[in-house]
Amino acid sequence: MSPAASTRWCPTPEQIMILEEMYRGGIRTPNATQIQQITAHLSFYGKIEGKNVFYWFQNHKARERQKLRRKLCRQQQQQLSAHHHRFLHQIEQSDSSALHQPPLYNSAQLLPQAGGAKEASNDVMSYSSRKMDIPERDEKERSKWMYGRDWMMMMMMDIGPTTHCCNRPLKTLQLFPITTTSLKDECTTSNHLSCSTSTD
Amino acid sequence: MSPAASTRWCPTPEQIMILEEMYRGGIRTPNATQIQQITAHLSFYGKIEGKNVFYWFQNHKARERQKLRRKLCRQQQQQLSAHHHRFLHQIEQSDSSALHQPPLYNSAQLLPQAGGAKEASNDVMSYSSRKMDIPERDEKERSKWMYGRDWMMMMMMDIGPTTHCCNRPLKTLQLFPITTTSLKDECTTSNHLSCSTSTD
DNA sequence: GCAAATTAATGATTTATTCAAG
DNA sequence: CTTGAATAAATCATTAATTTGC
Repeated sequence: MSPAASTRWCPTPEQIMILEEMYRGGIRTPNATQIQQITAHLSFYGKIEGKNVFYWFQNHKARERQKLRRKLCRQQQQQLSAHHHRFLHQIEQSDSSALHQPPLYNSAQLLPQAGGAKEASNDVMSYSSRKMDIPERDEKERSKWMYGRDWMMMMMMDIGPTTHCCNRPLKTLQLFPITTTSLKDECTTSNHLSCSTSTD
Repeated sequence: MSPAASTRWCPTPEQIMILEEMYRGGIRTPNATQIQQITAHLSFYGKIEGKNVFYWFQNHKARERQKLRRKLCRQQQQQLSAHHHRFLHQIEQSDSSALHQPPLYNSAQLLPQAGGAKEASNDVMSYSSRKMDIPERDEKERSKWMYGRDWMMMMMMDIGPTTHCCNRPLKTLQLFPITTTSLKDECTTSNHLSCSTSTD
């Protein structure tokens, strides 16, 4: 390896902030003169060379573009199945008080029935043997979990791991190719998807 | 025995999209009823349990907040020294042609073949721990670099690695604590900044 | 191209904080 | 002042992406 001499530029926070500000200001590919000036200016905050500035803009531009692409892609995919859209209205009406929390939390109205149910019925234990929810680590672990979140437990017990709509298909539906590749390359949006791996 | 059974929920793309849509729709901490419904709905797209939904909203909320805080913090810190602000006008006048590129890039004026800067990782902010890989690797690499960018090299020679304004402080200014922890607690906004080394 | 090694993202847990009731 | 409910913050742990050497 190389000696202790710094192998590469290590930008200071100030330098990064300034570069970003310029980027937002519209600078994308500064020319030689500009790079000179920027370098001189940034040298006030730490060691830097012109090529660092040059590369920074190259990289930043590329990554911003990438981010944008990803975001647009996600928005595109947001047009989902009718099944989903029908649901959206249902859920947003189910409890309006929880939806429009104006301050950080009102907290009083949350599950008033949970406490009542707990006190009323001791037979909670009866189905605890089915251990539907919790990961099966140990008894120790599970009881610790239940202790803190029994209200959630109760709730979950009622519905169990999925039963409502349609007969659920054992594991994961095969409607879509779920196998990991789908999110891989941003979206596979439409055409190009250039996989130019720098032919050397 | 279920050795291969994954220990944790692995959300499908559709589930994630739906959850995000609900989040944007205003749902933050769904109550028991809502979690039930959401779980039932999402089970259409793959295996899921109520606690997954619960945790997802917890995590997503927290991480969005974190992101926001970080961003605000950055903006705050953008009020930098006068030294910097004076510079801003200077640089923006030096060459207007490069500044006001209306489309994504005109690119004609800057080395169209630039293959040097490859995309490393996706977050420019994290200066402390990530890679912004810049050439410098070997002689071979560097000479390739020079070949394409001799104009820049020339320019660089003139200015060298930092010499211009004021006596620069050897490495990085100690205005901020830069040592890897800097991103830990988001920003260390303005006041405390506990680096008081001298208590004699 | 592939597989080990490294790094980033994020699901799951734990700990600390906040507020209200007693 | 203490306690309990609810949750935000911090942390742990595992999965996925990326890089790297062959």
